[in-house]
Amino acid sequence: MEGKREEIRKGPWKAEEDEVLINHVKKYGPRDWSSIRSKGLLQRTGKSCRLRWVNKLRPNLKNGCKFSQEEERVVIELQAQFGNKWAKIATYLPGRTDNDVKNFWSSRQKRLARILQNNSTSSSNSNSKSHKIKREISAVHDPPILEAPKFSSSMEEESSSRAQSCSSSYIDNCEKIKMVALPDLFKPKLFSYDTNLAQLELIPCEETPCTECQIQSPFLQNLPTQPDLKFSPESQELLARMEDPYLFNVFGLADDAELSIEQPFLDPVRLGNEAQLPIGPPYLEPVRSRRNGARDDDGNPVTTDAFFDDIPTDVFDHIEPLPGPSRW
DNA sequence: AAGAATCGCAACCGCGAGACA
DNA sequence: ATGTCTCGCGGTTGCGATTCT
Repeated sequence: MEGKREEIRKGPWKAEEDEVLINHVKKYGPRDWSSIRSKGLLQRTGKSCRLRWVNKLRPNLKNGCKFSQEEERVVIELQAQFGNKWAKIATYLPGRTDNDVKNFWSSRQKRLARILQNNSTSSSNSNSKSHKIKREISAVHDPPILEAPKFSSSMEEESSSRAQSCSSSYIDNCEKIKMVALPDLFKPKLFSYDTNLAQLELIPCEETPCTECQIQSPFLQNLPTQPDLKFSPESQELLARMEDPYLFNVFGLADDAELSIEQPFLDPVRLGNEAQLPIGPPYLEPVRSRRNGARDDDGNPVTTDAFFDDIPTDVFDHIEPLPGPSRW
């Protein structure tokens, strides 16, 4: 008996392994992953090879580059639309993998959860923690100019410079992108895009993402209205928290002239120099109120107040950290 | 300066779907 | 019809880097 099977390697990939994998893909294309091991090229499972290719070695990936403002918006929009279909969402983000999107989303969830959790505790035992939160929020409120690379669609160029990620050839081509302030994510601006994705001519970027469809995509520029945009329970929960003035106290925004607590969401949303979109309470209403009719269980019109009236006010002081989106 | 907390990312795991013998 | 294999996806974990106290 052989007894001793070839051991399967796990863990971080070496440059030599990458090279072997790239050569295999060049020869046979991104398939037959299991044959890589059966041919003795690598001691990796086909699964592992595929993952490595998809997440790190594939052409035109934006390895090591933060999500741009537009990418963030797209993810948020599409997540609301599709749920945790990361692979699907990733097809709308050139250079991003499902893993990227997944990681981005979970980081964001954790961050929001922590902010909310800190808010509920710090509203009573104030300052030491809220200092940190304030800093955190101000950091995202005055976002740095991040550098995002332009990408060539040339596979050869890409594969030769890949291992350097954003560090050399990519970074050389970086263009500056102004990041949006995170509090914008809380404001209805985020939802004002009113995306009816079903009506959009979205062209998923498959294996070979095009730079053109990244920022310039009609989806990003001119999003039509979507009367049926739904909020996930967590989004609604988060929006509900927006009613809590302590939230903005904690964020250090309560006295911000631009962010009036009295009417934090009633002001028209400003989109750069573009026309202002009238964003009002409808965008904060629960899903049921936004579906034609918007009636409550008794057949009465539902208003935002009516919705929140159903909920004991102190409920928001004990909100658990946001659960994983898997429940949606 | 050091330890703690948090972040960001890479990789693995389990499951389901589809292809194929 | 059924079992096996492969692939793809979503969830989770581990760990180094960074930031905070």
